[in-house]
Amino acid sequence: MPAKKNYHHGDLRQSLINEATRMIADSGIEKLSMRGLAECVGVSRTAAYHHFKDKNELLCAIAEQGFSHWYDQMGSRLNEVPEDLEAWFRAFSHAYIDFARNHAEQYDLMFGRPIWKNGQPTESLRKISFEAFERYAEFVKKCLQGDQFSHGQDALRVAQVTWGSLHGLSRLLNDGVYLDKESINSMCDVAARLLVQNMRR
Amino acid sequence: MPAKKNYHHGDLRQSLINEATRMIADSGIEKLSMRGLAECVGVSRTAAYHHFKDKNELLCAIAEQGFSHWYDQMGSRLNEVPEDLEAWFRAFSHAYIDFARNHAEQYDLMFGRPIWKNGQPTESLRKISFEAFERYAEFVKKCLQGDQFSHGQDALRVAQVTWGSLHGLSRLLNDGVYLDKESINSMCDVAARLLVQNMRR
DNA sequence: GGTGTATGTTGACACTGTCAAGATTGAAAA
DNA sequence: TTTTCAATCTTGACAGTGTCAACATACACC
Repeated sequence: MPAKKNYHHGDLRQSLINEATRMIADSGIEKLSMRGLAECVGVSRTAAYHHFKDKNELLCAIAEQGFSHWYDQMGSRLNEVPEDLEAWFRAFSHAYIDFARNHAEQYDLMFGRPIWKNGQPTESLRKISFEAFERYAEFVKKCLQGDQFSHGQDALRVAQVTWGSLHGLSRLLNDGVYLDKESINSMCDVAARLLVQNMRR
Repeated sequence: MPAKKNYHHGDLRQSLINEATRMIADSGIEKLSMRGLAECVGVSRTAAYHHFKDKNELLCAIAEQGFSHWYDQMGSRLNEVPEDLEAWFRAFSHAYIDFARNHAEQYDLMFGRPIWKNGQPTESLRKISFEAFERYAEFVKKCLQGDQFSHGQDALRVAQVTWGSLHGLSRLLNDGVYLDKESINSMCDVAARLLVQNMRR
C-alpha cells in the first residue's frame, strides 16, 4: 500500500523515523523539531504524537535503529577468535570510531544526554543497547578465559574500561575537542598497544 | 560597592555566571534559560545581553571557570614526579572521574556538544581548555622521556588516548550508560593497569 | 550643569513541545 | 449494506524559549 495521498499516511511511524534520521544526519540533533519534521514528511504538526508519546520516544526509536545498525556493522567481529588480540583490537577500534564518525549524530544520540540523562530511555532501547555491550563483554571474557590471573568480575571491568576508552575518543573527535581526525590511525594503534597487552593478567 | 538595589546591579556579569553555575548544578544544562536566570538574579529578561553576546558566550564563561576550577584541583598532580606510574595514574583517574562526577553538569559543558559542536567556543575558552590538555601532555612526555622506544609524536598520542579514556568513562558514568558508580574503584584500577604498563615502550 | 556611554527595561517576533477538541477514515459489528 | 468505533490526522491554543529594536536610567567626565 504505497502512501495514500489524502488523509492517512499509511506508514507514518517509520517515515518519521527515517526522515528524522536523515534530518539529524545533516543538521544535528538539536536542529530537529517536531514541527519541522512533520512538515518535511508532509503531515500536520501534531500527527507524530499518535505514534510517539514524546519527542523523547521518537529519539529513542532513532537510537534503537542506530544500535541495530551498529550490530550489523560490528557484530561479526565479536564472533571472531582472534589470534593476535592487539591487531584485533586495533581493527575493532578503528571500526568503532569509524562508525561513530560516519553516523556522528546518531551515535551521539545513542549514548548521549538527551536520552539517557534528560529523557527516559525506552524499555526496548535499554534492552538493545545493553545487549550490544553484553555481547562485547562476553567476547572480552572469552578472550581472558583460561588466564590464570583473571578473576571474577575482572572481564567485565576490562570491557567497561575499553568500551569507555573508545567512547571517549569518539566523543572528543565528534565534538572537536583535543583530537584531530588526521591522527585517528595512530591513536588506534596506541590504544590497542596500551589497552591490550595487559588485558591478560 | 555592595550591590546597589535600584537600577545598576554593579557586578552583574559575575553574578550571572555564579547563579547560572548554581542553577545548572541542580537542574541540568538544558533547564537553564536566559529568562529564568535573569529572574533569579533579579534583573530583566535581556539584561544579560549587555554582558554576553549570546547564550553560548555565557555557557563558555561557565565552562571557562570550570577549567580554572579543574586546574585548581588537578594541576598539582601534574607537577609530581611519580615513582610508581601505575599508582599515580590510578589516583589521577580517580581524581579526574571524581571531578567529573562532583561537577557533572559543568564537566559536560566543558567538553560537550552545546559549546564545541553547536556553538562556537570563545577564544579564551579555547585557550584555557587547550592549556589544560597541554599541561597533561607535557607530563606524559616527561614520564616517557628517556624511554628508548618512544619516538616523535608518541607521547602526544598516549596523552590523547589516556585522556580520552578518562573522558569516556566519565561521560558514560554521568549519563548513566553501561557503567555504575559502585564499580568506579575497580574500573580505575583496571584502567591504570591496562593503560600504564605499556606506556613505556 | 550638560552630555555621552554603559547598563538596565519593555515590547515584539518567530520558534519550540505538547495538550484538547474536532474531522476523517478504514475496518469490524449489526 | 449500514452503523459504529477506534485509529489516525488536523486545527487551535498555551506557555515557554532566544534574541532584536527601541527606550529609560544612571554614573563618569568635559
